[in-house]
Amino acid sequence: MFELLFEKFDEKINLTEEEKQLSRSFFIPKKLRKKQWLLQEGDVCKYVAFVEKGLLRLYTVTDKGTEHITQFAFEGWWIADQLSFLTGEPSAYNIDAMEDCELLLLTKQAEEQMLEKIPKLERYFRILLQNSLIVTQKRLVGSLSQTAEERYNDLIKACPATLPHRIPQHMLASYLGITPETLSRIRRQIATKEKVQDARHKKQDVK
Amino acid sequence: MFELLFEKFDEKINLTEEEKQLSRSFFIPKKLRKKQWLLQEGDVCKYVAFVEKGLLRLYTVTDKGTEHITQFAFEGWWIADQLSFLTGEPSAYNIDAMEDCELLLLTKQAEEQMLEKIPKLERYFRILLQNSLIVTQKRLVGSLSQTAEERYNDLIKACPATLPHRIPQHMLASYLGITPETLSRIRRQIATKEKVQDARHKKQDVK
DNA sequence: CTTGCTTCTTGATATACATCAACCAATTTT
DNA sequence: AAAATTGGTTGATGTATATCAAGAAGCAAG
Repeated sequence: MFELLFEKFDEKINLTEEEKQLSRSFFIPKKLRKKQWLLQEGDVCKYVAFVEKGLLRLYTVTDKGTEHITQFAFEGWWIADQLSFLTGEPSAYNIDAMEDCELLLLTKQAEEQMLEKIPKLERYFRILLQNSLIVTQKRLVGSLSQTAEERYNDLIKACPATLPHRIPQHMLASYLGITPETLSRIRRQIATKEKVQDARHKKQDVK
Repeated sequence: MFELLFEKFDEKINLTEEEKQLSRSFFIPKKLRKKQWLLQEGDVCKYVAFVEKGLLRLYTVTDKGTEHITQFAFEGWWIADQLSFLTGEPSAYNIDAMEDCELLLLTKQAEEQMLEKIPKLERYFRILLQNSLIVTQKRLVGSLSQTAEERYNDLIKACPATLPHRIPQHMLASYLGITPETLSRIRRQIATKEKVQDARHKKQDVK
């Protein structure tokens, strides 16, 4: 159950075998079925979750009922509403499972105790947050300066294999900040462009 | 010169007087005149900067020449292109001074040495990144789900006093991801709305 | 088999915002 | 004092994307 977690630790920091074993005790293993919630809007975010298996999403729902996905979390990623987790205030976000999941949960208290016992982990979490910030800033700039088509292209370029199979298009649209209809039209446009290019290739082959 | 920095440290962690004095040695004091660059696109981001005095902006420039401001940094804030600083790759961002500034710079090496000597600072930087992430995520959700007017209102609500005086409108527009023209129109709309409300109040007063 | 979901597509229309162009007022530069 | 620069406003028009509405294809369930 902890293989992936320790693998991820090893990528960033050097823990002794004892420290790894010690860290186990702070986590709560939890299975989540598809569509079940880890966090619902209005509740306090009690856990940060490490994803051993499965896929989750972090999202808000506007007054009009449209969903906006802030983050996906695949195997090896962490997910939480940092603000609510940090402050103890009710969350404005929801987290639910897009597939059956196996998670390792950490309460605020457990996190603090763990960081006290294993200070090296401060570094691990700092690096993690640094990476999240970099990615989020990039997305922010993208959403302010790029067209929907550019953002879509960047996204599928970044995650070539995983995305299409595991994430339905309307959720991709929600992540990109566009409607499913717009995404559909973008895909059609791209497809027809490619057809034109294919046609050109064939012509050249004939020559 | 280090008063504000130590004040900020004290808000998050408990350093001894010796640790504080030790930390001084890792920083490079630097003054920057208005419009001077701390980082230019294409260069590697060699420093994270703590702002003792003044105001800076982190921004990108698109192919067409339009600027997109990712972050402002007032007194007491930190600023850097995290990605370039972390990886050593050339940066896609620019940082320049909007006012005359007094900064405390930290190179990658100095940062690492400082964190090694004063591990408590890992915690400080972790908390800092956590807060940055929270803010950036909120802005991302906003840019995906809110209208320009809503975002503008939220912004001036959040920073009532400081913003209007120190940040010219076209830079606010750039931060909000809209053109100066659009921001101008939004402001006019809000102003006329308020006039209507004032008129109502007067009517009621008369009654 | 039928009924009902879910996912995706397509068309017609509406709207928020960008773009282009002109202009003004206040500062700064020369 | 004139000229240039900076910051902001306004109008006409264009465009990316949303919204509303309808329907098709695949899959699950009674």
